[in-house]
Amino acid sequence: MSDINPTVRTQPKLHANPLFLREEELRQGIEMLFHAYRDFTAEPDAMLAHYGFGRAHHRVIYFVGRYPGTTVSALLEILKITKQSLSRVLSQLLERGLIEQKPGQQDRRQRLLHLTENGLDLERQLTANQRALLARAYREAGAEAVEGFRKVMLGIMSDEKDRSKFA
Amino acid sequence: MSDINPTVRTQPKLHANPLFLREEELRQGIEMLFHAYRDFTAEPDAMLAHYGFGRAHHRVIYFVGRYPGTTVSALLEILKITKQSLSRVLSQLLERGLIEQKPGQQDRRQRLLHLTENGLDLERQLTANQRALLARAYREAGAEAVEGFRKVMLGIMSDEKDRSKFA
DNA sequence: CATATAAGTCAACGTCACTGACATAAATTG
DNA sequence: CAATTTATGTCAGTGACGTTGACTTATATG
Repeated sequence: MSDINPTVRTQPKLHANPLFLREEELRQGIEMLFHAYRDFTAEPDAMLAHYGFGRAHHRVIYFVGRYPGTTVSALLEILKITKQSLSRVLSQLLERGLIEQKPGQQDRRQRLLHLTENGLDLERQLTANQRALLARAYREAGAEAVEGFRKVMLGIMSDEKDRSKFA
Repeated sequence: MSDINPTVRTQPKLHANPLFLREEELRQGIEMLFHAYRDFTAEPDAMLAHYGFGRAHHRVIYFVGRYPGTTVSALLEILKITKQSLSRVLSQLLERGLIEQKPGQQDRRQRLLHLTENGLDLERQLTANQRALLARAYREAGAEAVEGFRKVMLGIMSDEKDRSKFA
C-alpha cells in the first residue's frame, strides 16, 4: 500500500451546518458518477483493445445494434461528435466487417447501418459485460432504488429529446 | 431536422416476454449512463478548453481540491491512470500556477498537493456547474430517488474501497 | 547496508476528439 | 428545369489523453 491509512489523511471535513451537508451530498454525487462510469467502461475498453478498437467503436457498435437501420446523421446526434470523428471510426468498422451499409429506399443518399454477424457477436460480448454489472447493481439495490436511479439520470440529461426515449 | 419522425424508424421493438423486458430495462440503464455522463461533462469540458485544459486536468483539480494535501500515488489510485499520464497533466497545472506542492513532513519523498488561489477559483467554477446539474436532478427526483440513485451507483463500482468512501 | 517506496523522466505510440474547407450525389423547392 | 438544401464522405492539420517500457533520484525502512 502506498498509504497506511489514507482515510485519516484524506477524508474531507464533516460539518454540522446543513449547507455543508448539501455541499457534501452533491460532491459525493459527482464522485459517484466518476467512479461508476470509470468502472463501467473499464472492462469493455480492455476487450476492445484486443481488436485494436477503442471506446468510440463501442459506442457506434452499441447504437447501431440498438437501432438497426439507423443513419449517420442520427448517430451524430446521439453521440454529439463531429462527422469527421465518426467517419474514421465508422470506416474502420466497415473495413473490418462489423458493420454494413444499405442505401435507404425512400432517400437513397442515406446509408442505413446494420451490424454483421461478427458485429453482433462483438456487441453481445461488450454489452453482456455492462449488463452484468448493471444487473448486479439493480439486484442489490432493489426495484425502488432502480426507479430512483432512473429519475436522477433523466434529470441530469440536458436534452428533452433524450429524456423522452426512456418513457 | 435530419429526420421527420425518428422515433418511428429507430425505436427498438417491444416484447411481451419478461426476459425481453429485463433486457430492455438493462439497455436503458446503459444508455442513461451514457447520455447522463456525456451531458454531465459537456459544460466543464467547454470551460476547460478556454484555458487550454481538458477533462484530465479537471479530474486532478477536483480531487486535489477535495482532498488537500493528497499525494501523487493516492491520485493515481483514484484516477486509475498511469504515472506518466498524470505527470503531464500535473506538471502543466504546476506550471500554470493552479496547484502547488509541499514536501511531506513525515515522509519527505512525498509531494503533498494543494490548489492555489487560482486553482481554487477554477475548481469552484467547474464544480459549480456540475453541482447545479446534479442539484436540479436531485430536486426534481426527490429525496427517496436520490437514495436509490446512490445505491445503484455504489453497486456499479467494482472496488470496495471506493464504495466505502460514501458511508 | 540492502531493499523498497515515492516521485519524476525520456521516448515512442495510438485513439479520439477538434476545426475548416471542399466534394458528391440525391432530394426538394421555386 | 435550375437553384438550393441535405446526407454523406474526405483531406489536412492539430491537440488531449491515454499506453508501455526503461531508467533516475531521493528517501525511508528493515
